[in-house]
Amino acid sequence: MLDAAHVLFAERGFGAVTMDDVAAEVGVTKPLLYAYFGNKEQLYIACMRRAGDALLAAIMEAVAGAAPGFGALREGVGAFFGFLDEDRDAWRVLFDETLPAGGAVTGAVAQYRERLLGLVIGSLLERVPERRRADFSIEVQAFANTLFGACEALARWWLRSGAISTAEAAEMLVSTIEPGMRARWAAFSQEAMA
Amino acid sequence: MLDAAHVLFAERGFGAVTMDDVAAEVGVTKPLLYAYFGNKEQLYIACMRRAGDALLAAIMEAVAGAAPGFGALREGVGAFFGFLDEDRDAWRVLFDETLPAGGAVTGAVAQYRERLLGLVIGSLLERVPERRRADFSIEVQAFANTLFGACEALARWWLRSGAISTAEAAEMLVSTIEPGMRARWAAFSQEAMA
Amino acid sequence: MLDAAHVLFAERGFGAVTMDDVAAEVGVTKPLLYAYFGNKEQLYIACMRRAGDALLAAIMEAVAGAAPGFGALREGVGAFFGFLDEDRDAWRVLFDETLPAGGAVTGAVAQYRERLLGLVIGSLLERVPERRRADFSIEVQAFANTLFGACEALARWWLRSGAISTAEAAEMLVSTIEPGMRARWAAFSQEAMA
Amino acid sequence: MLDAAHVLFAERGFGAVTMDDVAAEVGVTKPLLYAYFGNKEQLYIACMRRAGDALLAAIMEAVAGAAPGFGALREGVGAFFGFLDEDRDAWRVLFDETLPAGGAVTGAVAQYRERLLGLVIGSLLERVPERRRADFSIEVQAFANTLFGACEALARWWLRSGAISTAEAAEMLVSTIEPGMRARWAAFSQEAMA
DNA sequence: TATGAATGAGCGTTCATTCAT
DNA sequence: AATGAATGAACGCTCATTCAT
Repeated sequence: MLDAAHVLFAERGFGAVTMDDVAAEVGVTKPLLYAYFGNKEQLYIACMRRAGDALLAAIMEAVAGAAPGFGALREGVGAFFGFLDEDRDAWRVLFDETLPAGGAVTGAVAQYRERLLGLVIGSLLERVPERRRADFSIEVQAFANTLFGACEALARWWLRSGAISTAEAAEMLVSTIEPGMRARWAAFSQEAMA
Repeated sequence: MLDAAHVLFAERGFGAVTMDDVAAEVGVTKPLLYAYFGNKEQLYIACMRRAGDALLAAIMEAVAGAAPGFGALREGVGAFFGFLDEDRDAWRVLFDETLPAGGAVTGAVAQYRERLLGLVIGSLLERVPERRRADFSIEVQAFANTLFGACEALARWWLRSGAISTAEAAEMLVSTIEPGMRARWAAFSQEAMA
Repeated sequence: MLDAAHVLFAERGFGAVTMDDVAAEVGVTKPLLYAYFGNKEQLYIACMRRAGDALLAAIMEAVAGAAPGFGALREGVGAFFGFLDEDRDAWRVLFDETLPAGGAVTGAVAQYRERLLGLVIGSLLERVPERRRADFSIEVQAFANTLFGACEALARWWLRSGAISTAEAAEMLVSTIEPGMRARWAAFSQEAMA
Repeated sequence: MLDAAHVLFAERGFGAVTMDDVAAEVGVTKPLLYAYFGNKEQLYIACMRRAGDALLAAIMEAVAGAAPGFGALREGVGAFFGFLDEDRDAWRVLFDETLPAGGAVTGAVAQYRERLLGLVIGSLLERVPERRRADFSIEVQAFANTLFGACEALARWWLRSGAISTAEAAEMLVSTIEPGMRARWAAFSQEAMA
């Protein structure tokens, strides 16, 4: 039942799917949908949550088992694209661009985004001496958001073109960013030591 | 007349603005809006086109006057964030996330995106020997799309937080990416020469 | 089972209570409700009937034991307010204002109203010579309905304000009406004798 | 346009009339109804307000021109029944019993009721020495509500039976109540003087 | 040139009611 | 004797869009 909704939402986006569509696809009537999920937003959130939990778990696991240094970056991005490769629909539901601004759905999605960002931010700040973290917090936030957007855009391009493998995409992204990060990080550490 | 619509669209996004809202804000009646613009999508496109032309012009100019090498990257990204700083509303109209998937508006926006991407791609491929360009075209496309998404995400974060200046944001982005690009570029060139 | 429904109906009125509400409150499932009562209207009627029978009994008893003359008026009104005081919920179910016009429930309630009115009318006509009763029947009906409405309105006010005791309310009502009734009654009798 | 809605609401009550019904009756489509009145409640309120203003005006005028003493009672009740006689539909809209509890409509109706009650209460308290008014305020409120309910019930009976003229109905009501009121009033005055 | 007045089509949601088990 | 699962039929409301003037 969630599956059918999931597919529809992934294909057309939140706004372009009506409850009638979902009901017809599932082969039941609307009231049943409402009995189970309350309303359209919650139905979407139910779909999205599954996808969000899976992505979060995948990335956490990847990051947890990563080599020290910038291993977390490589593994995390790799897990992101691995997830995309394995379940495009889930990714689409999680990154639907047509969500109505300011609704419950947008809020729920934002929460997952925050958790993901928190992961990145946390692992980046980890090695900055504690008393200097506040000073770098802004820059790290900016960077995390940027990295996230870069992944998203690359994923979207991949979905459209399919020209390369997701592993290649991930590798391309990481290898482009890593050198700059290393340099930046050295600057952080020095400042932090100063 | 476009101005009023522009402001509204920037504030609330395409979907959350009704033609009644626009008419009321402008101080005319709806039929007039339709006489001038045909329909809601074309009205939005008219707004968006102004913004898109301005952004395109700004970036083209910046890139044209850039130092050789990776000057175009720095200048282009700088122009992007300069544009954002100068006219947030225009940026918002151009990068509205709530656009209905698959409509005329999305198509029109996509065109601007393509032209912008073309610029980046063109300037990147420029120095690859002509006969090898096809081989790198895919990778360059992927990279251009990623860069674009990174800019967009950073811009969005800046709009939300306003924690740093746009110049700092641009600088942060470029300095993070440039080392990796240089390395990659060296690989291209070598390969290209091989 | 009726008790739970009764409380709900009293609190919110017929229209604002769903069968789901009742089922949840009772702790059974809807089909059982339907098995026992047939439909929502009959469920309400079942609740209402208990209340109606109790009120009717209370008033009949009071009237039966009343002193001759206008004792029945005082005792009847007193019983009405006594009932209200003792079981507000029952009163509310019996005098719910949100009943759908023209339904079975309204009809059932009307029946109780009629019986109550019949009581009043009967005791009023009792002392009119039989052959003249038809002549006064209309006026007595009008009066009975008015008295009934007066009681109802005073009861409703009491439920809202609770400013005085029900005994005081009843006393106030009776003492206001009685003198006029006596005068009127004298006229009846004279006419009846003429 | 209001007229058609008015008739429908009078005939069937608020709950049993759908916006489709109204639109069909008027000969327009629903959106027009919404353009003019905002929503169903406001449409009803618009109907009701006309009726309420007319009733209020009629009663105020009658009371203003009344003879001293209990003239106001007689004239006020007379105006109430005169209004009923002249425009049954207006009366029905104003005294619809099927209004959803706790909605905007019920609130708006309650306001008119309050104003009417205020009129009665005011004219009753007028002759009580100012410093004693607080002491009688409760009783007067109770009485005003009761009188109001008596009028309403008699009116409803008249609508059903049509057995007598409204003038006769009014006369019957007043002549029944007046003696009791006089007696009560004397008590007030004495107490007030004490 | 501009408008007042109007609509077609559809959407999210609710609720009394009923089978199959 | 009781339920889990499901539905038919509305209803209030919205919005892009269009005539007649």
